[in-house]
Amino acid sequence: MIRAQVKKAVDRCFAQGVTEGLWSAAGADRYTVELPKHQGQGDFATNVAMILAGVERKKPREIAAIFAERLATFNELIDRVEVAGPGFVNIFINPAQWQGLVPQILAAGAGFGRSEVGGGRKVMVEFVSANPTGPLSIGHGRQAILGDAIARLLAATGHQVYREYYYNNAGRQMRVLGESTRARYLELLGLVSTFPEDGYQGQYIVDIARSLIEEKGDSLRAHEAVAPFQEQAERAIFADISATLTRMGIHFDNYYNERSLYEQGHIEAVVAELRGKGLVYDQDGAVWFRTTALGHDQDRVIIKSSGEPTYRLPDIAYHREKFRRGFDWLVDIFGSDHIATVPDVLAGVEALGYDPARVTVVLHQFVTLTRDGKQVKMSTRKANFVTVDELLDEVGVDPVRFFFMMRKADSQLEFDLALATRQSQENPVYYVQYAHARLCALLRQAAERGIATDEPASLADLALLAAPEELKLLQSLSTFPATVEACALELAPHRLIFYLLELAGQLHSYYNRHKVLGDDPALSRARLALVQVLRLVFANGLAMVGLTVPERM
RNA sequence: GGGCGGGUAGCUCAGCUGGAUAGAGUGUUGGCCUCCGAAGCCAAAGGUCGCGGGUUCGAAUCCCGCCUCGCCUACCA
Repeated sequence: MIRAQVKKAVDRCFAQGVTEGLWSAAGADRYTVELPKHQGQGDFATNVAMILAGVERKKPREIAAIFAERLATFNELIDRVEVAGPGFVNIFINPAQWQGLVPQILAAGAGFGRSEVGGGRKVMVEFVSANPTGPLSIGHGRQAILGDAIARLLAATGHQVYREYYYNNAGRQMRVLGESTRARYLELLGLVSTFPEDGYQGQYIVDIARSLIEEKGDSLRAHEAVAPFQEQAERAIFADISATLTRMGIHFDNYYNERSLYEQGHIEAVVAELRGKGLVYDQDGAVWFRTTALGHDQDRVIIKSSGEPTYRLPDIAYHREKFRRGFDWLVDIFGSDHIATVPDVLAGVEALGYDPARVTVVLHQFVTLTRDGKQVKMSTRKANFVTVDELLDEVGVDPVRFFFMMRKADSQLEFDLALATRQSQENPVYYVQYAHARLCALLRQAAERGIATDEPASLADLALLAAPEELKLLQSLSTFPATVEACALELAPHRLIFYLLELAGQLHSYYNRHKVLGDDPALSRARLALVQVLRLVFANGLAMVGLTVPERM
């Protein structure tokens, strides 16, 4: 907010110097206005003098002095300016500017932090997309939380967001699922059965088989086809998955079945179209996608000699459908094990005439789960995985969400179950939520003491908010909208988490040092106005990434 | 062999388009509730930012090489 004004002032001084012939326009857009790290370096600093010195071969401190002198004339905005270090121009903002933010933020209310930078662009966020072969695992959990947070951030910044879950309930994996279920079914009936070598060994299969016995008795004992077993398993597992997602507060606009791509002829159409462009050929009984013509190091099979497509073909067709459905931007959240598909899909999309730059793939690394210091290996096939449900049972929804959002997608995420459960009282999520609850308590207290908090902030003498901690808090609040915007456009929810943690730290520190409801009524009133805007930002920030906003804890 | 992502305090991790003296949590040590919520605060301690070069006023950040860990590299998804 204020930073933009400072940037404008610097730009004006820069342009003025250009017209006066002090320097050329070559340095335009290369300098920045940033927040200095250390105290005493002003509220903002610009490196414009150093950039210009490099371009013009002049002394940076001399140029800095010119800027310092001219910026100082913006005396409504700027209190004073200093030249420091190798040529930084440190800018000290007039406190009234910070104090003036309070009514602005209150006026924006729940809308503070939201923006329209998205310009109404239609964005599809595809995430989870787990085939119904078992309960959601920890890795899916990370993806679900990450995708949901990204979708929420995009929605908050003026994008039209559509959430989609892509799945496939056909194919080999599902057949194995059906066979596994049949084996358990026969087993439970005390009959001879052979469990598939690569079958799904989880207890949930036994439960599904048991439900089948309850519904149909042993009527399926001699059933040849695997279909009834597979269907029963799929139904039960999908119900389980969607229950887990609902539990985490995650909802999809659509579940897209891969099969529909075949039924509607999109698979064949893509092959034909690529073939028409000379990008598809037959060899060894298989159909190949000539990705070498698109700069890749080898061609890829898209239809096996068995006649079955490889995963690449439907993936390409699916992305083409997304474009045809009118989305401007496709965001895919994938686990890093799917990285191999990305170049092929992008190549396919491009070959079909769509701009691959409109596809952004967020690859998240795995979650390494530990329990009592020992690593737990996860595999859906084997029985020893830990499900999202189990995690939710142990830790709770908010901490799970928070932990999964705390790391950037690129990083592997270590989740120590024992630690998370044992120390749930010290979870960082509470640190932030406690800040909000504490602010609410202050407002309740104020009401009890008969101090009105619902009157316009303009009635408070905001100039009394002059303590360094108060000005710093206001400064932090002012960056909230830009932070949200950056998190959304970079698809990086973790940065908002760090922002909230930082702000909570500032608040707790302030709270311990300064009394809000003190003996001076005017001061209390001013501080309560600050409390209100802080509460608003915590509430908006927490809600924006799907965390609950507790008024008491 | 090739591609992608990690390697920053004992541990888990931030560090935005290069910026000034390297950050947080946790753990360790020592303080703070007759006072608005102690799920909190304050202080101390803890570092060759994997290694070596290069680019420049300036590098954890950009480039090259190497080491190391994870994922991928399939006519599995």
